Amino acid sequence: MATGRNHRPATRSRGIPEATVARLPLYLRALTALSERSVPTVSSEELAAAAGVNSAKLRKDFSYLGSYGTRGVGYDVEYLVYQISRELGLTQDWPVVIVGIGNLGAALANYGGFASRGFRVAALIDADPAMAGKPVAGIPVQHSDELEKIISDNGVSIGVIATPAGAAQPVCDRLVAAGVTSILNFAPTVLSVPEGVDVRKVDLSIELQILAFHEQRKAGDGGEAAAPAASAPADGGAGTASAGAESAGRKGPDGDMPAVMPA
Amino acid sequence: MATGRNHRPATRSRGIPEATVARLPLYLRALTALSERSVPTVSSEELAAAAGVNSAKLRKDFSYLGSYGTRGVGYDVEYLVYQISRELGLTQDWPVVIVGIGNLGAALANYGGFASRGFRVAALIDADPAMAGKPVAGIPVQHSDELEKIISDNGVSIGVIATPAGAAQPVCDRLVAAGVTSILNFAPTVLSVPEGVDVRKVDLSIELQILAFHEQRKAGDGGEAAAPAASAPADGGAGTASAGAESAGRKGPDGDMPAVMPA
DNA sequence: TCCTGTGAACGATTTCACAGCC
DNA sequence: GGCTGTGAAATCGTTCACAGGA
Repeated sequence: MATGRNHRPATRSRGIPEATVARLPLYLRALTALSERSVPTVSSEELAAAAGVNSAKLRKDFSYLGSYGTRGVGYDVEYLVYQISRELGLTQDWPVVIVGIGNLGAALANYGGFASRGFRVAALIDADPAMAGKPVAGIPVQHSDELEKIISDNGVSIGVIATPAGAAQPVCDRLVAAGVTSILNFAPTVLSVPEGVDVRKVDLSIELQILAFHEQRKAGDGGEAAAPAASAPADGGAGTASAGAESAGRKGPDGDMPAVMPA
Repeated sequence: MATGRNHRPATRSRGIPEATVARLPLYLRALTALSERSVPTVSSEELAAAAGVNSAKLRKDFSYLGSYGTRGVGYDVEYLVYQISRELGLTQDWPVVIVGIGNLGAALANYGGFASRGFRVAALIDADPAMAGKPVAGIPVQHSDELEKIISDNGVSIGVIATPAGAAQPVCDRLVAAGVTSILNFAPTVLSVPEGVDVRKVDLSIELQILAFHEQRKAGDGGEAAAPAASAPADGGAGTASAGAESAGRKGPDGDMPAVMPA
C-alpha cells in the first residue's frame, strides 16, 4: 500500500485515520454482499469476520464515522452501505483514464469491479499508434497525443498508469499538468509529483518479495511450522538459517558476501 | 497492504518490523539501479530519495539488518544489494504458480520483474480445458486437475491467485492442501487459511476507493488546494461538503439516507 | 567534517475492557 | 442480556537529534 504523500497533518477534527480509510472499502464489500442476500442487520462480530478483521477494530473504525448502529442489535446493512459509500465519495461517479494498454492495462479495463462502484473508465490511452482505435473491453484505445484533451474534456481527476517503468514518470507529469490529482501506479517506479497530488502504488514484485521473506523464515526457523505435504523447495534447503560465524566484531548478524553474486 | 495473519508475536530478538520488511524491496530496486550504473557507494540521503522515503527511516530500517555502511562515507552498493537480497530470501529461487490465466493472469505471466528477482514461474494453471496447452508468455497452460501434482513435483510454496472471486477460496484450499504456504491474492475476496499460511492481497478497486476518498476531500475542503488546469468533474461539484443540518441529536455528522440508493 | 547508527520523543494504530443503551 | 461506542492502555512505527567512528 503506501501513499505517495502524507495526507494533511491529521490535525483536522473531522479527520478519519488513514488506516481506517483503507479498511472502509473492505467493510463496504462485505456489506454489499450481505445486502444482496437481503440481510437486514449485522453485528460487529459478524461483519468483522466477513471483512477479515477483528470486531474491536471495526467498531473503532465506525466510531470515526458517527454513531450508526444500535446497541444490543447491530448495524442496519443498507444504511451502513450508504454511509460508507458517501464517506468514500462513491455516491458520485469518478471518470478514470487508464494509460498503457498492454496486458495489464487490458486486464484493468476488463476488470468488472471497476465500473461497479462509482468508477467509470472514461478512456484508454496508449502510445502505440497501432493500438489506436482498437477496442479493448468495448472501449476504443486512443493515442497518447490526445491525453490532455481527454483529461480536460471529461474532467478526469484520477489516472491509472500501467505503462512500462520507463514511461511512467513522463506520463505522470502529463497527467498532473492536465489536471489529474490522484494516480494509481502499477509501474515499478517511484513517481515524483507536486504537493497536493496523491499517488498509490501497486507492485507485484514487492508483494512477492515480502512473501518470500516470510516463507524463508518458516523454513529456517527451527520450528518447521505447519508445512503439510511435500513443501521443501526442490533443491537446496530454504535458508538453512544462521548457522555461522558471528565473525570479527562489527557488521551484520550472518553471512559475508560470496564470490558469486546472484545476478 | 494487509497481511492475512500477524507474523509471530514479535517477541523474537531477531525480528525485523513488518513495516521495514515492506520497504526492503524498494531499497533493493533503487540499489539495483545504482549497481547497473556502476555507482560504488551511496549515502542514506541519496538512496532514500531514490526509494521515495526519508533518510532517517532508511537508516533505522538498515539498523535492524546490521551495521552495513561506513560513517562519513555511506553504503557500498554491491554489498548492500547482497545483504538485502539475502535477508529477503532472494538468493534462492522460488518456484511460483499462477492460477487463473485470464487477462490478469496473462499480464502477471508476462511481467518481467517476476523472473528477474528470484522468482520463477513454474506453471500456469487454468480451469478452462480450452486453455490447456496454449502457451502464455512461453509457458503452456495446464489444466487445474494437475494442480496438486504440479505443486508437489516442483516444490512450490508460493501461489498467485488471479481467478474470479468465486473460484478463489476453493483454489486457495487446494493450494494449501497441496503444500503452498504463501499466497498472493488478486481476487476481490477475503481468503480464509489455516494458521501458518500467509496471504497478501492486491485489490485494484480498494486502491481506487482510497484515492476517491482523498480526491473528494480535496474538492470540498474549503481550501481548493493545488488544482491545476481544468479539474472540476464534468457535472455536479465534487462533494460540495458538509453544508447541512447537524439534525436531531445522535447519528453521524452529515447527510441522512436519500430515497434513491446508488445501486 | 561528513554521514551512519541509535536512544528517546512523538505520533498513529490496535487492543482491552467496560459503561451505556436497546 | 446482548451489543455498540469509547476512554485508556499497550503496541507499533516514525521522526528527532546527536554521539561516535571514518
